[in-house]
Amino acid sequence: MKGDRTRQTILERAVDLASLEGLHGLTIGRLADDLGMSKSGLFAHFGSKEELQLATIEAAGQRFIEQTLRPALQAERGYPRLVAICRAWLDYCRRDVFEGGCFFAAASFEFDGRPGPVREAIAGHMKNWMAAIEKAIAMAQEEEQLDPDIEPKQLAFEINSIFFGANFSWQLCREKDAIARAWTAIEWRLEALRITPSKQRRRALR
Amino acid sequence: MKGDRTRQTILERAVDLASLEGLHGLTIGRLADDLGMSKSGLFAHFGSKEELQLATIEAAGQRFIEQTLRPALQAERGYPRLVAICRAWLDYCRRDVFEGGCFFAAASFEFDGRPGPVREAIAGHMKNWMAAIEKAIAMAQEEEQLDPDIEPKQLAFEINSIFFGANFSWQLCREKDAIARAWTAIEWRLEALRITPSKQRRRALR
DNA sequence: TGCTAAAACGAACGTTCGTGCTATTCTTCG
DNA sequence: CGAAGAATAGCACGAACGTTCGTTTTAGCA
Repeated sequence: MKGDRTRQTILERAVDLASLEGLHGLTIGRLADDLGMSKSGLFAHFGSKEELQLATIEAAGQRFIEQTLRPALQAERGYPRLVAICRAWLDYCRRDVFEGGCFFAAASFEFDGRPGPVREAIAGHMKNWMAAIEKAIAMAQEEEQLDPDIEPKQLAFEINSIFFGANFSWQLCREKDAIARAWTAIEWRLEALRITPSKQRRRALR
Repeated sequence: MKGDRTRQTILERAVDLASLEGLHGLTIGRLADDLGMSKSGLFAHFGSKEELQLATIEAAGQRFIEQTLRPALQAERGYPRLVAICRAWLDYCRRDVFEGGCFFAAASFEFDGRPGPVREAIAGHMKNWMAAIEKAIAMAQEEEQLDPDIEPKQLAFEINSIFFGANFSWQLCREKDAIARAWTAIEWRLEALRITPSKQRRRALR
């Protein structure tokens, strides 16, 4: 009972700390100090550093889904939902949902060269995220609101790339217009692929 | 004399190790073992870990410029050079010039949340790199080979984003077609902005 | 209220970290 | 060839790392 609450508190802090210092830079002693508890007491909740890392990744995934993906999925399916996902991500970036910038962007680039379960966990979350974007794209195509010739995987790749670029520009370069630039890029791309009712009529007339 | 050679040898290995384990994960003991020399002997070349990190960043910058930027700058100024830079970067990614993927992408995401000279050094290199792309874009506009309405900073942001996306897809997801996807994205974008001789004629006639 | 199990603690383990010293081995050049 | 100086090794340090252990505190229920 009590343990679960503590565990959650630990992970909430762990997620932010890891977004700042990296999952490898995340240290049990530092984390315990931060929370005003003993190293051993904290450690007992996880049993190993790797377990702590994996649990931290899960917690980060939950926060991301709750604060970004789930709200965006409320939008009407098709083009609006695709746009909502993009807007939601950029807003998630701007709001600094994780203290040190996007947790998964940082983790992806940190662990892309280290084999093991941690790497696989991160890759799994990113795969799910990319799949969510692809699905939104495919739905927009089904609804005939988006050019059917564009491969969902290709467009998802491009959108996700812009997200990385935005995080970079925002976090490292501290550029005030990072999010605006990213939105401009995405809007141009999506608008060019969009099938508006008038275009649809024109298509039908051919 | 001898020291300089040794120092160079150390840094060559340090750069690859850091691209795998991160600049923080790069450890003096591990690096010394890898090179078959003593910790203290290696340490004497730098005086502190931070100096080692800064020197490693410089060495990485040199390798990147020599193997990627400089060859691309041989291309004819204007649109061809811009394309050459993009192709060169994607090839640099594919060839795994750094053992663990793009050193600067990894370093950017690792240090975007940690203040200090290391962070500033990385940011400086990235700033130069972005400036190089922007300059190539501006030149292509001067030569009237690229839409003058696009802001160089905006297009450079988009291109650089695709680079991050390519590195992610290549290194973490191990997708065989990562580079092809990135090239597709860049080519579409650039071709759409390109001013071909026939378009130029049409423009002149207006 | 008193008992029991869960939770947290404090101290210590062995290891590795970065960083100093001092000695020894190599380079280099007169 | 031999001396001066640079380069490297050896050893030790304090701190921090992840981890283990036995003890103490706390929470939940009879």
